[in-house]
Amino acid sequence: MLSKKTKYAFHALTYLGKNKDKGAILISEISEKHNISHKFLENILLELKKAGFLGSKKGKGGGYYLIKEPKEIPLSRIIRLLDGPIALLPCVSLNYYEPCEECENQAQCGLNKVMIEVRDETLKILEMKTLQDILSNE
Amino acid sequence: MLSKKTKYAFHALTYLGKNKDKGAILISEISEKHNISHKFLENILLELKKAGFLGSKKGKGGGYYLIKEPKEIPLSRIIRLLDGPIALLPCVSLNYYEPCEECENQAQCGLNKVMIEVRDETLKILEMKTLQDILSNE
DNA sequence: CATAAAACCTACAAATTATATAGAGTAAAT
DNA sequence: ATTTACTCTATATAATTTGTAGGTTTTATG
Repeated sequence: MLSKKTKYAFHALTYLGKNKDKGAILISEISEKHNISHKFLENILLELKKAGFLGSKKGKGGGYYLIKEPKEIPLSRIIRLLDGPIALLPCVSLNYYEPCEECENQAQCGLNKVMIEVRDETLKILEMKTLQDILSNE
Repeated sequence: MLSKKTKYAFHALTYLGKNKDKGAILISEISEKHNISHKFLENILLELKKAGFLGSKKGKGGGYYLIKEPKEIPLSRIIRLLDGPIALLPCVSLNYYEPCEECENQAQCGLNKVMIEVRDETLKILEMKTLQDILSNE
């Protein structure tokens, strides 16, 4: 399951996507529309900004806005940013690899091999689906 | 990511699958081979037994053994049993459905719709891959 | 029948992670 | 100068995961 953080990120991105032409949008506006704690959302939007998805403007009339095309934001990138690995095992993660402690020989671990296949299939979907797909469905 | 519980379950099932002809296998044997806490593994094997995957024998000479064919044990069933939902959102889960608190209208939520597609694709893989696939790779 | 072996069961403890909050700092508009 | 709103770091709280304790039941065997 996605963490709330990631789920909120998707809601926020979707909201910003829908209001692309309205300039900077307040954190408060998003947090109210989606019943998300203002402060919590603040952190999330900041992360999205640092990662290059959002721009922001301080002070009166400020807020956040999308700086990438929705179709250039695959679900996989948002999930990885906020939730970490997409793979089901650390020993199979492309971006967050770690060897399994309890595994003596990863090279001959059948679970490892199967989970690589699962990862590849999962990535196919999550890299193909983008924010644009979410927007098109609303 | 899978919890350790689920990962251990897969290791245990694989071990039991490989030793199908040897009768009942001790918890200790599995926990030692895979560096898993004995007591923790005890709980896991018990769950797998209650769910109908394993049989057991008490007392001296006792232990656990597979009572299902490896090809009849899809990854999805083990993951659901020990980790819960496979879907990325509660509002999209087939087995553990819950509405999203922050969502006013699920019917017109684009995230919901996209996640249904992701779920269906994910399930295709996890229902197709079975314990047999893990065993074949060792 | 006594003993030891090993699964069964319930409850709890410790550790980790996720969620949320606090409060001061910085930039911009008016 | 004042207000507004994002920025940053640190901390608090809650939930979940992981692991442990200790006793009970069943079975094999001498």
